[in-house]
Amino acid sequence: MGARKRREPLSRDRALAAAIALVDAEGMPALTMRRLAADLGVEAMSLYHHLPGKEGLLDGLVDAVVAEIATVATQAETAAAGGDWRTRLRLRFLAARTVMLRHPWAPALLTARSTIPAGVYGYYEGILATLIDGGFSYRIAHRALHAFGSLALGFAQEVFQPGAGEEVDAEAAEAELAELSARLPHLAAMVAAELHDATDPTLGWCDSQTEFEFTLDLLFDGLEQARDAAGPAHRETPALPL
Amino acid sequence: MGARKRREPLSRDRALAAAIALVDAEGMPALTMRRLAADLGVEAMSLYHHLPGKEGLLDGLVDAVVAEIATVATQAETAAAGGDWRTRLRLRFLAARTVMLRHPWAPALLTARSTIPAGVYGYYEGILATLIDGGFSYRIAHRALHAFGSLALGFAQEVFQPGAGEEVDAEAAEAELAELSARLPHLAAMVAAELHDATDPTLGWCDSQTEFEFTLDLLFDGLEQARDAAGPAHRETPALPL
DNA sequence: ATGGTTGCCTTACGACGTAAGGCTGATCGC
DNA sequence: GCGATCAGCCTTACGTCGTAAGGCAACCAT
Repeated sequence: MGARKRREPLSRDRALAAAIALVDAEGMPALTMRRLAADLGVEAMSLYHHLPGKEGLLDGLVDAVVAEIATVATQAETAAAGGDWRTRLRLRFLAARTVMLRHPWAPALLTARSTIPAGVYGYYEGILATLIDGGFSYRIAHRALHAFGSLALGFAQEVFQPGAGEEVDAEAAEAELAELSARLPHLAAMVAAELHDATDPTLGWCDSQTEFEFTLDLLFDGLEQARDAAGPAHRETPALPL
Repeated sequence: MGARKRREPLSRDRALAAAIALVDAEGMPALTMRRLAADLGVEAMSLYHHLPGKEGLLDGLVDAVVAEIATVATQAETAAAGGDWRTRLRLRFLAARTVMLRHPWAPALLTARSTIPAGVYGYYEGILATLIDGGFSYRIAHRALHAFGSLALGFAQEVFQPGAGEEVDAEAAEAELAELSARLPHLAAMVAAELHDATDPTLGWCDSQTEFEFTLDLLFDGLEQARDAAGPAHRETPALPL
């Protein structure tokens, strides 16, 4: 094919792409400078000619994920241009969520970073535009952004997910449940009630997708009330550029 | 005083307390086995006689924080026993928040842990009890727990807080704002609008306490609707032990 | 050819978590 | 009183991490 004399010269983008591939495949702890370099057929120190250290590498990962979210989200929203603000935001957030499901390491990384990734400003701008277009004041829109929290980035309480650990021992589980119902009666009752009419028990009794959407609707309903209570700024006039 | 012949024998609790003090004072990265041992007047390897490694140490920190939250939260709630579910939960969550403000490292640590700390079960039991007492079905209560998310543990989007970095250069900030309003008009407008009538501009224009409570009320309002829409299970009968 | 520039490698250092085993002083049976 | 037992602490050492400093070899325009 192409007469590539030596090997590809190893750019920042190539390094970042390899890093994402590595982390997707083997998880965050596998990402070390030496390992990443090895995957690129290169020595560790060579990475420092293209990346400002490991922290910079992680920043790059975050930026990449945020960019992916921004892209997917605007695609999703433009697909429903002209719709009301709820469905437009809903599509945005669900799109963001698909990105996070593709990169399970992303939420933890996002929340761990102390500096705010540059890309989120642009992303939030889009959300804000939708809210303003939906008749929200800047004040309420501002609070809405805070209320959405990590939902806007596509994750909410992936925190404390069981991980790939520990098999289920039916016998032990039953004994544990009995002990549970004595010490924590409401929790046990809830588990029992939810287990009883779970449509898909194989998925575990917490369907995070359902929870995600439930929270979404909860916030949307509350916001709609807040908007209407605060005096109408301007009604749903579908006449804004973006 | 007491005739303590040699030094205190260094227990798990003493180690954990020292670790919390260390992290409170100097932040998470300062917590290394060697440093913690030094603070205790001991050699690093001695810690392994009382702690199952660093991961175990972090688990201990998490458990301690959760325990502190559970204690403070139940205190807060019993202070308002007999009140309606909203104010009781509100007090719980605000109490949890004070704990998190005392330990700024806690949210990041909590969300980073992959296994769910044992103590939260008991804590969630209390929340659930309040919800059931408030007339919620187990189904809605379950979803409510998910909806609260990290709010129940006292944090919501402390994520991306600026940290102690970078001074504010007034001149550069103005230029940046101008560039901002061109590229991100809605965001700039929001910042301008919120800055304009900020009651306490010194705190930065995002008052996280206000945002926290706003989100709380948003969820409460939405949940109340959801409860009443789902058919009344049993009305606010203030007659439950806890 | 040649001198500079670019891109990668080699070597090395300090900090980390922790495995393996040695020393010491308190406790207890006799 | 005294030697055995043993928990509690220390010493040493290994492998892995991020990365600072400098060397070498291939490329380019001249």
